[in-house]
Amino acid sequence: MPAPRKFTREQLQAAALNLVDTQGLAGLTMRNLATELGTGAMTIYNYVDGREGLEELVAAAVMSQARWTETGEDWATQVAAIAEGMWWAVRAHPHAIPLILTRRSSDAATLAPAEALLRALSHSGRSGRDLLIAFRTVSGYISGFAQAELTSPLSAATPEVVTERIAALPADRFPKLIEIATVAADSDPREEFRAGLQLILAGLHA
Amino acid sequence: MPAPRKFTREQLQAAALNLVDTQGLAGLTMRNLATELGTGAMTIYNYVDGREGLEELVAAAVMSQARWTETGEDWATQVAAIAEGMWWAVRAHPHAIPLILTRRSSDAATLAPAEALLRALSHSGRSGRDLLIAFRTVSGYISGFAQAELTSPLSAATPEVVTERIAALPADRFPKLIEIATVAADSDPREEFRAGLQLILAGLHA
DNA sequence: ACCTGAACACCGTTCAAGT
DNA sequence: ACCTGAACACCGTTCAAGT
Repeated sequence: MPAPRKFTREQLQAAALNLVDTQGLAGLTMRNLATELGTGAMTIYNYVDGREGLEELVAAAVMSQARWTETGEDWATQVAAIAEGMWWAVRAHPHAIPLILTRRSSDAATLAPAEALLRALSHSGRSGRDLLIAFRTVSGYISGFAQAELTSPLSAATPEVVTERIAALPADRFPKLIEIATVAADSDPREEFRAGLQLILAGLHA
Repeated sequence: MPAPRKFTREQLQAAALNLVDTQGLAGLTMRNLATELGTGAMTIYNYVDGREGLEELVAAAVMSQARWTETGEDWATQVAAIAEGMWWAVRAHPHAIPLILTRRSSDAATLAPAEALLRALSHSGRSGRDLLIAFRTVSGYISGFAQAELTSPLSAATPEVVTERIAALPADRFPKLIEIATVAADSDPREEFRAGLQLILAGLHA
């Protein structure tokens, strides 16, 4: 993909992400994006490597928006800050989550949060294999949590649907599932995210 | 979806999963599945609620294959057994992972592993909100790890591609990423999965 | 009640022609 | 070097007609 002229990569990212946010994943189409930008569909191919490249573009657009503050405190606090920043960015674009879970681009803006997370984790004294494991655990938790919030059996567009779906389950076979479903119905996702992360950080301290 | 006659749901699941395993996600098509079964495309609609229902069918097929043994030991050992069983099932069908991450059906066979995991976790003495958080953390870890193995910046079809992609990064901006990439190149995924899970279990013990 | 072919409104992408 | 329309080979799905 050579450097093109009619649009910038940022323009493409913004238009594509806007398409996903407003019309859902089904709205992300070569033709749709092209007309949004006022060109023919084939023009997009000058900026992006086919459909897959288009999806990577959106995923990168989301991840590059992750923000956090350098706390200067202990490594665990810093890890929590970065993790929450990444999660928050993902959460702001729910329709894009399947792309973020599935495609992963390797441009600098996308990798920056990962590197920051690694650096913070390395201040726990880990390196090599231990650092890799710690990293996989935390970043797995971030995307896993985002995905769970979106598509777990406990989540849906409306709480009514959840209650209804859970009520349809045979109560004798799924008692625990029903128990936590009622708890999940009115819980604060941010509090939950933090609490789960603290669990992992406690494990990292041990 | 009323009960149909020409095929069973299991036949549909097997054929659809086989399609995904052999041809990848792009091979999962109404028309493809139909000709595989020797019918017209429209017949599939008697068994499944559109394209989305077809994807749920595949996700359910994978998750229902999770197996584990009742250890009878402490709750942490049991949690680890179930978690590893779920991860192993997912891992056996790499092409289906995007569907598992994205679609979630609520039939009994799919929910059984989740309920088992909840029961094991409840033996740590947790219930209500604490149980919910523990569950989200562990199941987030499972799918997050599976996804990371498939699509992280550190993974690719061949190790050469990873090394090449990492080598393309500016070494001064991403030192830690480069460090763990070389470690990840020759590591045993199963050992890694277990080690990360132990991290979480340690946190659950605290 | 289930099955199914034809037809419709879309896709991504190749190709060839433009500047 | 970048742009772009026409054309091709696909999709999912509606509809109407079958049994």
